[in-house]
Amino acid sequence: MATNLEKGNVNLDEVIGSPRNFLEEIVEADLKSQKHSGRVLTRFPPEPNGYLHIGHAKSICLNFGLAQKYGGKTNLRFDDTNPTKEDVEYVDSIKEDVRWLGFEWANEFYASDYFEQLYEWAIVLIQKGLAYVDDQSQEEIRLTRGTVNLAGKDSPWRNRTVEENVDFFRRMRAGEFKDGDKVLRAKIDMGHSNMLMRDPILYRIIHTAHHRTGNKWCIYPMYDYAHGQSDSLEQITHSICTLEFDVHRPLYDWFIEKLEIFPSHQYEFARLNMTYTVMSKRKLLQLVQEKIVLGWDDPRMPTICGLRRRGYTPESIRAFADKVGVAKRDNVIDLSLLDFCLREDLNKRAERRMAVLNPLKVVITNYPEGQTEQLEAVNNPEDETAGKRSIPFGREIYIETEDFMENPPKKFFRLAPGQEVRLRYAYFIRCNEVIKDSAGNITELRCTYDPATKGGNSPDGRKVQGTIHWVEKKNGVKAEIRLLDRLFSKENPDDVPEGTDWKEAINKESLKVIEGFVEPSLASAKPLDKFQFERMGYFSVDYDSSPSKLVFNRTTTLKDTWAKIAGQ
RNA sequence: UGUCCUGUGGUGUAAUUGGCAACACGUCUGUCUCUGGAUCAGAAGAGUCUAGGUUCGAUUCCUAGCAGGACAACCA
Repeated sequence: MATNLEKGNVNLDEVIGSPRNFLEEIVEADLKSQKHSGRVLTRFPPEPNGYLHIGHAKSICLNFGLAQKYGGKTNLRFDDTNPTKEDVEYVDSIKEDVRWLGFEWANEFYASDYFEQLYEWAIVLIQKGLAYVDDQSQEEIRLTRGTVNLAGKDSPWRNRTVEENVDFFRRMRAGEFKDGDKVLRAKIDMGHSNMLMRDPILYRIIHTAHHRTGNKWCIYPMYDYAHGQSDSLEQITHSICTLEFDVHRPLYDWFIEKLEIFPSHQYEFARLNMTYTVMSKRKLLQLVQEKIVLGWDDPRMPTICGLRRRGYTPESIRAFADKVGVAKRDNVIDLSLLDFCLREDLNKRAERRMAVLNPLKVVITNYPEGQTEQLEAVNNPEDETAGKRSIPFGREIYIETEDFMENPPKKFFRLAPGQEVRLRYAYFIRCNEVIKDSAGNITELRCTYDPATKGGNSPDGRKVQGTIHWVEKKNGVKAEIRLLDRLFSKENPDDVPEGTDWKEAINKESLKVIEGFVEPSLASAKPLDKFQFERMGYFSVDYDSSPSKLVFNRTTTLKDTWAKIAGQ
């Protein structure tokens, strides 16, 4: 069944045939039936009232990805119908985040671009007897709407004449009334089983300047009235949104039918949820406002800018969006899947460096005093083209405190009294003496090295099980290291005991700031540069970092089999 | 006491539309290794919400239940 369709650089014959989810199925069916002459146009419609988070990333990847796959395009449209909540600050951050994720929109639109058209269509509805101006107060409207089990009551103003409605609506626009004095409502059915069809409000009066239209308008359309018509104006073929808008679809279709305009169609998918994470804008805002986190881009936030600062790559987030799939059932994704995607990406791309986070001084007693030498290290064993670098070695070095145990359990392959270990890219050393302070804390280790093992291999073929990382003391660079962990200690932060709220689940250990030493090649690292600190994890340079004070964020740890064994 | 959506391993998504449940993450073995990482090899884990029914055969169809979610802002 060749379709012989070609769109952009996409050969549809090759693409059609293996839909990966129900939306792709729908698109393919529409393509085959030539529903929109084979055209695919999606849109990503954020409200500029907050920062984008990983849940939006799923939607972005879905909307842009779907269009890309089938040779279509995607518009970015800001749903800016409520001037009391929206701001250009958010517009800019949203554009930055979408671009960072790797997508470019065909058109940048605003619902406010359509205010005039929307107004005219409202007049059309009034003239058709399908909308009326209601003088009831907000309270009265709420009370007469009924409940899910109880029909609402008709407004006393429901049967005004067309002329009267047109006149009042014009005067609403002209600014003759105060906020809340009047609204424009659709005339549908106050007894409808779907609450949204009970004469929904189309326009309300808000005497507030809009970030784009200024003071031109004092009436603003509601979401339901603006969104579908905006889709229609742009001739969106597939309007994809989350499940909670499912109940809005009858209204979406009602406007299109009554106005006889381009029939965009809405499809709903299940929004993303993740373990140990809250995703609602309200809660994220609360975290910021109550200074529980440092800001929207706090590296512990699930915001795009937070993930970016933490060190996640766009590639890893796209891979994640791809792996979580698209369906209609509620879901909670393991945070470990995001980490997997990150590691998979960075393992191939991030250069390796050595950094000691929790330093323990080691003196190599048989190494000549005052001498240093340069050793060669591989930048990335997964990628030969990453090349090599040299690192200084000397008589005094730091190793990780956890890499030494005075009384090691069996299977501890690291350093211990009398035990030999390999210093990565350097030498074998053996521990001879443990120095302690008066309190009994280990302050220093005295070791000897075997000069014949330079580079890490022994000419006599003797094996050492363990390899540990290190930083030479004199040339090592001090660095602040921020150990980030999940923001919540409960899988489901909302699942807390009666009488307490989700903030009880906040992980008080989610940020630990320590000072460590990194190898000198890191001194020139720039914000957002990413590295694997060998055996410790992936780290990214923070915005706060400067040549005089390096700051790294731990994006995620490496898998740690030993920690698992030791923990048992 | 309503309407709509959804129920498949621990998690998420599949199953050529009726052909005897697959993939990924996670978990557990083992291999290899100058990262206890990566790699490689393998294993366990669901009989598809329940009960009936149709059929040679049901995750797919029918009926009745049950469970979870959404909806009662002049928010989006």
